Amino acid sequence: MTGNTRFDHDPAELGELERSVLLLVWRRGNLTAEQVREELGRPLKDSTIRTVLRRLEEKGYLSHTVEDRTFYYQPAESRQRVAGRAVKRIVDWFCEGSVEALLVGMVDSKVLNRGELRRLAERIAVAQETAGARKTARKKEGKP
Amino acid sequence: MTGNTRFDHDPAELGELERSVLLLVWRRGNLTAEQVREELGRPLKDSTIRTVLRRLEEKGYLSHTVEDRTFYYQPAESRQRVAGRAVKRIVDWFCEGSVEALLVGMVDSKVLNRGELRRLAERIAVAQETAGARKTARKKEGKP
DNA sequence: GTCATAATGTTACACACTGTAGCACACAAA
DNA sequence: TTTGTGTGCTACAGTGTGTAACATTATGAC
Repeated sequence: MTGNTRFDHDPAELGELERSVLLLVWRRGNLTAEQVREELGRPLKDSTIRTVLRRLEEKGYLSHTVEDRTFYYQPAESRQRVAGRAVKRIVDWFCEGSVEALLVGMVDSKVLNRGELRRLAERIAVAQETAGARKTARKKEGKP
Repeated sequence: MTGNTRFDHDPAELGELERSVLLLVWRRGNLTAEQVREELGRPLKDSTIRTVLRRLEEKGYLSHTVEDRTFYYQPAESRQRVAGRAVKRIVDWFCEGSVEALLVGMVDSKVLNRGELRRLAERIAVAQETAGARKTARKKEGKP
């Protein structure tokens, strides 16, 4: 089966601290709880950080490896994939599945202005090539 | 000032029932609590519906007018605008503000396939014209 | 072998939000 | 003045997040 069903948490429902931690791991990758705590720059106990990391792993956003009894956390999915899923939900809920309607809405609510929209249209082709290239590359090295 | 700051709730954080009710009002517009209750087709007390409607109004999604002591609820913002803002959050949180990155992510996470992406690129121009036309039309009849 | 140290495991609790609803109150019609 | 029909107010259980204390285990020094 291909249906990667194990993951169906909505990233928009993450708490603020969870989001911060997740972003940090996405940015730096392979962090210990202690490192996360330091980098976060907030006065939190390490047990707090560890709880958050564990919950993020339970929800499927992170995974960890163990080295010398120490947990190293890595992202389980790319930021962009997660974002893509999050947007899909929004499109399904609020735009009846139409991505175009969404883009119109983004212009409407000033998320995008018309100029950006046009540039976006021009660059989509490029993004496409890039995505295609990456996919091909991954295939070549046998890493799905 | 232009900054419509009164509204900063994240629509992705709405509960399921809230979402259903909001969608209903978006679809039908100008509904009473009782009408919502009927259309919803779920065995809920009217006080439940009224609570949800009130909360949606507090959050800024709905407004109401009174006619003969009866509340009629209307959307306070279009579906698409709300969706647009929701997506903006996601882009800010997970894509560091890059809508392009988001689109790549959407292809990556299979929200869009490449074909759709290309068609989308083609149609963005159209959406643009349409949005422009609508904006112009609204201006002409003095309705911002 | 015991002790200190550094990890993780387990459990808890307050707070906020959502689903759900009961009950009191007001006003219009009969 | 009674009876609907609507709204106003309040409540409560369940769940999720932020936050943390305390227990347990493994490792290396002595």
